[in-house]
Amino acid sequence: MQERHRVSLNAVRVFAIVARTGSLTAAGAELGVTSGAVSHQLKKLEDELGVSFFRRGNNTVSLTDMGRRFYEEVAPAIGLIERSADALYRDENEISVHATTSLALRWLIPSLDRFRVLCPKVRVRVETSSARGIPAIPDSDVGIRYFRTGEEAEGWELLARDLRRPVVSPVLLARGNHGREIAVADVPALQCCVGNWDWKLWCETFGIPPADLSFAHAFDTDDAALHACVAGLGMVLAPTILTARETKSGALMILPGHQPFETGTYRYRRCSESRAVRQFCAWMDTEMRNLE
Amino acid sequence: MQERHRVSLNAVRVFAIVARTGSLTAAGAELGVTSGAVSHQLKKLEDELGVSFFRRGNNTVSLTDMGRRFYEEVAPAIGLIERSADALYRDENEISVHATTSLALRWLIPSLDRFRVLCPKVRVRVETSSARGIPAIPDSDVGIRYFRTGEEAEGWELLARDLRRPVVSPVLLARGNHGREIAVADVPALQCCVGNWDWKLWCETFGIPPADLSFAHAFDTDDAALHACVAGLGMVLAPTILTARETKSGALMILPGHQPFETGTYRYRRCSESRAVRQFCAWMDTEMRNLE
DNA sequence: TTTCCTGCATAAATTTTCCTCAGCCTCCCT
DNA sequence: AGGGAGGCTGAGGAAAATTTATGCAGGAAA
Repeated sequence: MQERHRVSLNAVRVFAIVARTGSLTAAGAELGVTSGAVSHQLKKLEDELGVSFFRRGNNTVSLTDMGRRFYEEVAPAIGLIERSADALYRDENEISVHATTSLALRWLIPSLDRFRVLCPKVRVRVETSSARGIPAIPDSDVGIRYFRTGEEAEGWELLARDLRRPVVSPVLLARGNHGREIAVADVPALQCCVGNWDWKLWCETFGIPPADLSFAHAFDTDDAALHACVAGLGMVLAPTILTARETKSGALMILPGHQPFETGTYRYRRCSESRAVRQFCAWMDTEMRNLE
Repeated sequence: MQERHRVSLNAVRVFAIVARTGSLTAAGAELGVTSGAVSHQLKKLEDELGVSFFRRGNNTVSLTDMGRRFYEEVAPAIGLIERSADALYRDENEISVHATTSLALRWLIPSLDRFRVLCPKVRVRVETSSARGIPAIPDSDVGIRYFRTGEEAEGWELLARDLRRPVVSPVLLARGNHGREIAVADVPALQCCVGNWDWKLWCETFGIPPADLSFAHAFDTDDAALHACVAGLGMVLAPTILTARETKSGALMILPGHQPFETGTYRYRRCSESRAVRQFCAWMDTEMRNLE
């Protein structure tokens, strides 16, 4: 192979943009550099090749025949490479995460900014679905869902244990509390899952007669129930992980004298093995470790 | 158009070469840089894109699936751009010059190194033909030929006037000179063109009877005739421009008492308007000016 | 096994390249 | 005529590429 003259492909790209836009200034804007930089790049390319791609009017440039020919030859190639690299980048740095609505709204989304700081390149698309137990998560790179205690969780990594305790609005707590320990019977219980499964398990665990509970409204997501709870409609058996903000700010109080108990786990599954997915899962793990 | 991540196309080229050769060292050699430079470029590209193109063994690299895919996508595009630029460069910086054998051998080729110094990028291909009066010079960027005085020279630029005078080997000059002025009749005349046109014109111009001349051998080019002349076979009516070296070194002497006279002109014609051609013609002009 | 050699990765230093800035010019449009 | 827009250019500083030096691991040779 002969000694060949290797032009700067970056300069060729600059040329292509100038050729397309017909202006150094516009090309500079597109590239995020000044027109002077473009002028220099172009001049260097022309000098190296020993050709003139542009006819220089005094404050305008226009393609010469040679320039047009070269542009028509190289522009598709440049475009192909850029699209190719771009697709690669997106595939690798854009992940979709599927999570239940409540977890997404109350934990994932509020935490996501810390992930962005950690991995600024990775863009996360959050997909929510309110249905708890969707077995197959379609075309998501990461799925997060809730598992009741004892439920089969083959292939799912532990994200966090779900510890629940009754929470209630401070207003309601103050109203019901007349110098004595408040009783669960004094506060309407809000349902947030089908069949009232969580309250039943709670009664069972702590030996409380289910009849003591007075059920008020029902909601299809924890998030909705918690909104109702904040509004003073009653108490919710709330996962600690979903109420960090409210208990911290005092918008919700833990019903005194009640220990958290484990009703299940949040678990995630990788459906792809890209680096971004690994980073995201690792980040979730550290987030959870920091919560403990 | 969205904010897009512009990878360095030069880095992509480096990647492509590494992918093709399968070795950083080999790629470095091909690019004329060290393997360290290649390693850096590659790493930067992978980091920017957030992907791994190569599996790193400890002293070996091999393409990952993603790397192979990317290579197959971009390699043709890279190749296209390089070939395109290369062709452009050659078209623009490689010129072919057609000249008669004698002028090429005795003036153009000896002078060409000065042109190389002036325009190192331009490569000149010299094409010679012994036939004097070829009307059309096929696919040459510059044609140079001789025009007899009075010959139609439309479209041909003047390169140099052709001044001729009889020259002879000093050996022959010394042999014939016995204390008196040497006469043209004493030296055999060598013919170097069809019909002995030059000697006839010379006789006519200076009023010398053609019968005084004793013709010896004949040659089809000035160059051959001059070789014979140097060898002492006789005198040649030689263009000054073709005998600079010999008269300077003393290998040939001008026959005493004879003035140069103009028999025609050397002229050139541009058959293409590339920059290299302009540079070459300008250089020829200055060369000729310097000779005067 | 031990030793050497080759190939790659990495950090620091250096060279090269690139970009910006400021000044200047010309055209074009009020 | 004046001012804005667009482009050119040179200087100087910022950023990127390259080299150099070193380390490390695998394979070949002793």
